[in-house]
Amino acid sequence: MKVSREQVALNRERIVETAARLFRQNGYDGIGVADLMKGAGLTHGGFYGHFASKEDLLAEATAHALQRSVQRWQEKTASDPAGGLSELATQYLSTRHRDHPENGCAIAALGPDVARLGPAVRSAMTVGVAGQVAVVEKCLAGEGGDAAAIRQHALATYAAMVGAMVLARAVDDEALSQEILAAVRAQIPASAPS
Amino acid sequence: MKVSREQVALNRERIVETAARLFRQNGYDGIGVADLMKGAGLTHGGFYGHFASKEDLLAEATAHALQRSVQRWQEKTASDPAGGLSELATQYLSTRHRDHPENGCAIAALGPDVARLGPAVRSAMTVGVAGQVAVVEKCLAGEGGDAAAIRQHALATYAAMVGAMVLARAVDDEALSQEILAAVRAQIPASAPS
DNA sequence: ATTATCTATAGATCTATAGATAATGC
DNA sequence: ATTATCTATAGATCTATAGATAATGC
Repeated sequence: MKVSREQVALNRERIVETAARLFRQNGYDGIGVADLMKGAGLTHGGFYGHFASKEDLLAEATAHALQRSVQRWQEKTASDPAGGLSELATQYLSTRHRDHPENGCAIAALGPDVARLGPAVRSAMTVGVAGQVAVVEKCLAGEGGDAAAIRQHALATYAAMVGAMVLARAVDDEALSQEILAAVRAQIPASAPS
Repeated sequence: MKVSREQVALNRERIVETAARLFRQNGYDGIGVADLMKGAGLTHGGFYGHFASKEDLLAEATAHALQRSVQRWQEKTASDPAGGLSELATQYLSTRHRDHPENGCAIAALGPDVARLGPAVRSAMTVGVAGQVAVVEKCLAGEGGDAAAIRQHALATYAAMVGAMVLARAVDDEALSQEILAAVRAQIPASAPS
């Protein structure tokens, strides 16, 4: 049942993408290796030819998901930083994002899990977070103030977005959930209505 | 091995308190019923005399932890709302809180887990979040502005605190972690230095 | 011949339950 | 007699590995 060198690379990529989706949906402990492989259309035993461990896969999946996200954020804000940030925040703080963690922000879906795991996973998360913060920082550069104040503002803004998503998902009250998202959206400079 | 009626109540309370600590430390799926009971000094099989299920225990543990937290927040801010908020934020955004999730904020430690669980757990979390937000709202009432603006400010502030803690714990870079905590602390009105 | 994936399984968990035990409280 | 906790276990998971299979790539 050997497959071509090319197919091996495709299979590996599909495992990573499937894992990025299923980990965000179910949490790290909420999905097993067998189901991850089934999701990628492969069998359980083949897993350990691609990855050293389940945690190793989460590190790759986290890096993959965040890298794509940072790239989208960069593209969205490249031409119009201030307007781009507003658009980005509106999308991040939407009920669509809230209701689809499997395609959403990795830190909002897996933050506490990552905090308990090893250096490979945490390092991947750190690179991603730094990347997202850098985009927000660049967008806020036009707001005036010195570099330190801008960076501080960017960090606080990013933290508010992540916290709002964690809260909006955990809370069992649709009105409160939407109120949280809207409150943070209103604090972003020149933020568009949802 | 029957124990007195009084001892039963004490045992139950000890299970809830142990669970509140161990769930925050290890995540919902990261600790089993056997170890929770061992932590409370009891055996595995006795669990189901006290609770219908593991999830039922998390609902109680969440309610318990948040109720205590809300009460402490209320006491801390009762006499001096503005100064109390500053003190409260400084404690929340400390490295001590970051490094001890087992005694800390339930939403920062268990948010994504709760989002995936049933109505009993999510309802307990909702009550707790609403309580914390209400305290912040009361503290910000003196800042001026209409009630809607104050509430919006309180929700955004609370979200930033929660997000900062999730980020500070997940990130593998001590400098960045502290920078995130400090950035949010700096945004709280009249915030004291850590 | 090499090797990616397969089937099968070891060994360790997990939640939940059944029935035994022994001390309380009528 | 009642009942809270105990021991023991059912049945279902989990991660990781061993060895078989079969198609690629030399």
